[in-house]
Amino acid sequence: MSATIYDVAREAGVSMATVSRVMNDTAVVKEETKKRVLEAIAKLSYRPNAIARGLASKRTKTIGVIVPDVSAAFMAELVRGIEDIANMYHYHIILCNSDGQLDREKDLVGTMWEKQVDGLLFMSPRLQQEHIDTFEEAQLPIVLCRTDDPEGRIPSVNINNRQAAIDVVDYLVAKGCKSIAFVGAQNGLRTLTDERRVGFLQGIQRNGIDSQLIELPNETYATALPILKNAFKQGAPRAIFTANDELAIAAEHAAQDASLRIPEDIMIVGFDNTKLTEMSRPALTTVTQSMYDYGAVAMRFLTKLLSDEPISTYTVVLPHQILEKESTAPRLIR
Amino acid sequence: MSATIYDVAREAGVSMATVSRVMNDTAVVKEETKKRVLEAIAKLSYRPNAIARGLASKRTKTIGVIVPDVSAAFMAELVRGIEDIANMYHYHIILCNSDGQLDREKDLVGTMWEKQVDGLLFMSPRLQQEHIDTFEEAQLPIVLCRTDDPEGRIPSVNINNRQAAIDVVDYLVAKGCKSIAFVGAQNGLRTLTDERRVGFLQGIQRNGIDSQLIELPNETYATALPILKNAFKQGAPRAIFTANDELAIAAEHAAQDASLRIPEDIMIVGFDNTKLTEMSRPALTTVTQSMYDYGAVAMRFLTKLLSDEPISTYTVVLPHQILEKESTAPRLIR
DNA sequence: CTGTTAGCGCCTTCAC
DNA sequence: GTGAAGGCGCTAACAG
Repeated sequence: MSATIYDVAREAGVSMATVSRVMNDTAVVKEETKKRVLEAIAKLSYRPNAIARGLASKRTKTIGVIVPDVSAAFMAELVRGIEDIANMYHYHIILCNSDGQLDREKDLVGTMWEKQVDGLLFMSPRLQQEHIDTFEEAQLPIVLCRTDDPEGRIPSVNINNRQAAIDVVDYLVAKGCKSIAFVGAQNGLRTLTDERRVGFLQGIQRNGIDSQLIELPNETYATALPILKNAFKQGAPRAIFTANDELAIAAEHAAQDASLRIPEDIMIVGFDNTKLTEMSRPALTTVTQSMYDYGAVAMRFLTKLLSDEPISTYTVVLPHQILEKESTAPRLIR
Repeated sequence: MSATIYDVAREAGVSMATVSRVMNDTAVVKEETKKRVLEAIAKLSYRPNAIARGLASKRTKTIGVIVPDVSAAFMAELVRGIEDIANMYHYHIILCNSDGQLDREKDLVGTMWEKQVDGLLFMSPRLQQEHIDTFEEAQLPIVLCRTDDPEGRIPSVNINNRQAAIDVVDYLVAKGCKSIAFVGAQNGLRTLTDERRVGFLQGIQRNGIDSQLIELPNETYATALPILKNAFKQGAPRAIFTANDELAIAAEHAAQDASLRIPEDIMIVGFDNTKLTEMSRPALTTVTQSMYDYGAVAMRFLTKLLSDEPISTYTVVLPHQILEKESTAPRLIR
């Protein structure tokens, strides 16, 4: 068993209260006794027990992070952003995967409450009323990240997915595309993809060009590839806009299999700006800022909430932009 | 403020000890009183405070996971494997990134101790004596994952990287390759890459063929690409074996830029079997089982340690295998 | 089967 | 500036 605050107090010849004070810098302690305490701490290599501290202070310095699936490339980057900022503010994160299942998400919020996390960072493909109810019940500071509450009841950091999709259409039209297909999963729920699809359709309508919707059962590379290959057999559109980068890579491969040149015959635009966009051939034009920044901003937002720093808005809308790479631009000389 | 165990006890007309008993199923309680307690719990929507429980029981049901960087694709998959199994055994994970820096790693072990984690899953590119010392000091059940302790002092789950590399050389030789290059970072420390390099060299020697070592300052796609392109200018080997999948993709692209056909002109073999291998063109031949399984096995191992289940060996060596895909085999018809 | 009683290790008023 | 004392919410003997 290791040293407790009492051991340190005895060693330093002071009371435990004083030890607590120097540990937490919570009141002025005479320089000399402070020194004695510090020496005792070092001598016993004392480490405060965070659990006991949590019980007494009701603050655990840990925040819960609920994501659908870390193993998705962009989620991992996002989590890294969260962790870096958390670390900067001396928080730790408990990471949970929900697979986007409502039951599990609700359960996790409860479990995180049990663990007495100081706050919650929540990501989900779609937010339903039940989520909101669960959040309210939990009475925890919560920030949604890359997850939209249309009513703006919950603090969130997000980009304007609809507008971003419109911008992509405009961008492709400016590039001379007269027909554009949108690729994403259709599941009847309000998802990020739906937001993007809506924007896409708005953009199409505004520009008065041809469009096509390619619906997927899910948004993975493996699922998308055969479906896209098949779609291209009956004539490919001039451009493809996918709901995320992974799908865009599937589109690239499907196009290549159909002997279509990128970007000469078909342009491709992804979404999320993950590392994948740099590791694909041709490099992928994509939308928005890095997932890392996304997570970082969300975590910073939460720390503000937790320390009662003034907040200007509870619905942070991150700027988005289109990063032009090879899949829509003349090939660079290699 | 939410309900405590006292509130439930009062509501059910029993003592808090009984409530605790039904919560933890730690002793037989009469069916009827149990029912009353359960009703009280439901009525007050009582949730036990895990922190208080942790303080009293000295077990927090959380384990610390220290990784170099979750945002690396394979690490994310590995972490997912860990989390799934952790969840299965009702553990939660605190995830920390160390960037492979010794100081930070040591510090994190200490902080995890403060948080009273029940155990630690530790990943690092290289293990030094200082790590061992830190672990011993912490007195925590620890399992190394994808990290080797050559002396076998710390429980670990790993593959035989050296043998795997030998197997790759044999495999490529059987394919008719007379010259093979190894690509990886050289940093003077004992790393996974070094293990693989050693195996590579042994294989080369045994087969008596030509070899080349291409040393990188780090193991990222962006770093590798230009270096490999340059290397290929002065004549490419018949095969490339890289320390990980990401580098293998760089090799593919470098080869393609040099107008080399894969696998006709040059074969490429990666390492780790990440999702990337399926998302590359040509699909990448790679070594070992999935990172997900890796994490899952390691976590399961830790749960055994934590529950004193019998353990046959403290050094779990996972079987490895070569998964042949397009980068070393005739192209499949698409 | 159930209740009583100590703590777990620390924070936090209060007095001094 | 420092000490004493009372919790935080729960588990775990120990009685009954």
